[in-house]
Amino acid sequence: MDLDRELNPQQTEAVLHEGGPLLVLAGAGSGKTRALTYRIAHLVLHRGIAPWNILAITFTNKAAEEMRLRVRRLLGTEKTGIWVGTFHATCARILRQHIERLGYRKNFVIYDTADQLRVIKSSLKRLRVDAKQVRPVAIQNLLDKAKNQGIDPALLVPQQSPTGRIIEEVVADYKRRLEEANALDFGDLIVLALRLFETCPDVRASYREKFHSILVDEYQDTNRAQHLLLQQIASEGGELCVVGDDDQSIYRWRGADVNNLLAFEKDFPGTRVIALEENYRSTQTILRAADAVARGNPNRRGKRLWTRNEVGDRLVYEETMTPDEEATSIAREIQRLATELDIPYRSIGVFFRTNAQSRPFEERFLLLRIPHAVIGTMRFYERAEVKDLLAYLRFLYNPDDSVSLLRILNQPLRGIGPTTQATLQAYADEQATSLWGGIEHALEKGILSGASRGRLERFQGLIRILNQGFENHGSPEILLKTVVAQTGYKTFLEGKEDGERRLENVEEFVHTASLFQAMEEEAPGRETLGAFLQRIALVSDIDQYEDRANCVSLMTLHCAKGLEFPVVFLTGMEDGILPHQRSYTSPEALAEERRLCYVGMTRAKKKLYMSRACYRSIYGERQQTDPSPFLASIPPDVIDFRDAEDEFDEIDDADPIGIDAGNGDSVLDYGESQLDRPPLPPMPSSGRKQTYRIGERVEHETLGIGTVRNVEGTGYKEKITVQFKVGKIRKLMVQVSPLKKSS
DNA sequence: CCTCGGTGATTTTTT
DNA sequence: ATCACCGAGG
Repeated sequence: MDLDRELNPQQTEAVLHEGGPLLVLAGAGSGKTRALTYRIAHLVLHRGIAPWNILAITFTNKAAEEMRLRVRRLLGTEKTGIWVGTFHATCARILRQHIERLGYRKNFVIYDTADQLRVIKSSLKRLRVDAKQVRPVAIQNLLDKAKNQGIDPALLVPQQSPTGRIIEEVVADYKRRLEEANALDFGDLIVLALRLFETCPDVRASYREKFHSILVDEYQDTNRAQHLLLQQIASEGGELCVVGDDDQSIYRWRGADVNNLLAFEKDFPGTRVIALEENYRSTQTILRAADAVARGNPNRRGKRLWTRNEVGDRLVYEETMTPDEEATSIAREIQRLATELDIPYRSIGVFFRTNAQSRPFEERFLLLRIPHAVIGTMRFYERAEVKDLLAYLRFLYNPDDSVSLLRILNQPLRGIGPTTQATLQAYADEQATSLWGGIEHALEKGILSGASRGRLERFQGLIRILNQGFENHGSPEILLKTVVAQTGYKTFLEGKEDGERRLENVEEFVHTASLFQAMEEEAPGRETLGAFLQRIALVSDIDQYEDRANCVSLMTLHCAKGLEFPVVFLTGMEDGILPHQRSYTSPEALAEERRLCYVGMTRAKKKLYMSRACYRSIYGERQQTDPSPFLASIPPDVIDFRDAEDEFDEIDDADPIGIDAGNGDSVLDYGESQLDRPPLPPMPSSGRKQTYRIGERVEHETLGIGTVRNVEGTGYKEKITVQFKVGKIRKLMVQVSPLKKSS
C-alpha cells in the first residue's frame, strides 16, 4: 500500500489522521470510498488496531459488501472481523445479542413497511375507525418521523385535531401489537439500540470499548436517531470518522437531517475537517454544469470541485412531445452510441425521478432490442409467493409473529377465511395473547365448533410437522423445501395466473436459501434461520444490483446515488417531475430536488444527456409541462439544445416560470419552449402569469374552502386543481370558475 | 369462501 | 392509469 502514489494529499491526510473526530467533506467522485478503505487498512496494518475494534457504517448493503471486498483485498485476508454494515443491520446485530435486556425475546422479527401497514390497518379495524377518516399511511408516516428523530411517537400526535385521540389510540395499539408479536419495525432497530445503550451502561461501555474506531459513510443521509446512536458509541478515546457531502443529501423525506453533517463540529468538539475536492469521475464540462445547479441552493457548506480530466463534450438537451418519443429518441441514441462509438450497454444509465416513469423506456428498449435492467422495482422479496413462504419461515421462527400467521393461515387455501380469522383474533385479544397463542388455547379448550375446528387442527398438525423438521435441521434451505412440500405450495400455484413465473420465483428463493447456507459457517440452527430472515428483511434491490450483465441500467435518481456511468440520460427534466410537484410545499423539499438533480448529473463520466417531454399524462390526463427550473442554472455554453422537430424560433415575450435560481442568462431560461406553444389560438402576450400558487387557499361559490394542489397553464388557460374541505378534488378553469382567494 | 365489478382514492424517493 | 377496498353473486 503506497499511500503517496495512490492517494492525493487530502485523501492521505484523511487516512493518516489520528485522535479526535474527523469530518471528511467528499464531493461527488472525489474518491471517498477509496479514502475510507485505505483508512481502514491503515488502521489495521500500520497502527496496530485490531479489525474487530473497527465499525464501518455504509448507506446500503451493497456498499457494505463492496467495502468488505475492498478491505479484504487490501488486508489480504478473507475473514477480517471488521463490522461493516448499514445502521439498521448493525443495530439488528447488536440487538440480536442484547434485546432481552429490553424485555424482548431473542427471536424477534423485523417488520417491513408492508407488515407495518397491516398492523396499522388491523388496529384501525379493531378500534372501529374508518380508514377514510384516518389514513393508515398517515399513521405510518407519523411513526416513522418520530422514530427517525428518536422520540416517542405519542409526542407527535396532533393534539388539536379532532382525530387526535383516535390517532393516539392507534399509535398505542400499534406499539402493543408489535411488542406482543416480538417484532421490530425499521425505526425500532435504531431506537431500541439507542435505548439499549441508554439503559444499560455496561452494554454501552462494552461497545464503546469494542468500537475504538468508527467510520460512517454518506453521513449527510443519517437521521437524528442515528446521530444520537453514534454519540452513544463513539468514545472519547476512540476515533470517529464521518464522510459526506451536503450537496448529495437526498433522503430528507426519510428523516435524514443534513444538519448532522453541517453541525458536526458542534456535536463533536475538536473535529478536524478535510475536504476532498478533486474529482476523478467527470469531464470538466459535466462538473461545471453540475456545480452551477448545486449553487442554486442556499445553506451549502460550499466547495470547489475540480478535475484534471478533459473538457469533454457539451451536454445535450432534447425536448420531445411525449414521454414515448423521449424514450424512442433515447433508445435510438443508445443504439447509435453502441454501434458507432462502441459504447457497451453497461456503461449507460437512464435515470428518472419516479419509478412510474420507467414504463416507456422499458417498452421502447424491448422493441428495439436494447438489453436493459430496471433497478429497484418490485423487489424479489415483495412478490406474493416469496412473501408467503417467507411468512412460513418467520412464523416458525417466531410464532407470535401474527402478521405472518395471518398471511399463511389460509395460504394455500384451507378454508380458514376472514370470518374465522376475525373470531380467532377476537378470542386472542380477549385472552391477551398473540394470535397463535389464542388459537392453541381455543383448540385446547375445545371452544371452536365443527368445520373450522377441524381445519385449524389440520393447520396445527402442519405446523407441528414443520417445527419438527426445523428442530432436526434448522437450515433455512431444508426448512423452505419442507414448507413447499408439506403445504403443497407448488400445486397451489400451478393453476394460478402467471403460475410459471411464480414457480420460478419459488425455486429462486430456495436457491437463495442454499447460497446463504453455504456462506454460514456454523451448524444450521435457530440462529441461522434468524440471520437468514434478518438479512432478507434488510436487503433492498439495489443491493442485488450486479453489473456483470451488459445491460443499460434504468433507475430512479435515488437508486443512482453512489453509482457512476460513462453515459447518463437524465430524463423527465420537467417542472413538477424533477422538482417534484410535492416538493413545492417547502423550500427545503425543493432544495432537495435540486440536489437530486445534482446527484444525477454527477453520476456521468463522459456524456450527459438531459431531456424533457412537453406533454405528460398525470392521473391518466394529458398535461402540458414546463422545463425544469434547474435547467436554467446551467451555463448556456456547455449545453447543446437538440430539438426533435428541429425548429428553433426565438421567443421574446416569455416569462420565466417557477422559481428562478439560475443566473438568468441561460438559453433555457424561458418558461415555455417552442413545442409548448398551442397551435391556435396564439397566446395573448399579456396576462400570461399564473394567478394562483400551490398551497394557496381559495373559496369556491358552491364547493367552499379548498387548497390549491396544482396550477397549470397561464392566462385564460390557467387551470388549478383544488382539494376542497368537503373532500372533493376538482380541476377548475381560473377565468370561468366562481372563485376567489381566501385567507 | 371465491370472484367479479364497481367505486373511490391515490400517486416520491426506501433502510 | 392503477390500486385497494367493498359488496353482490356464484
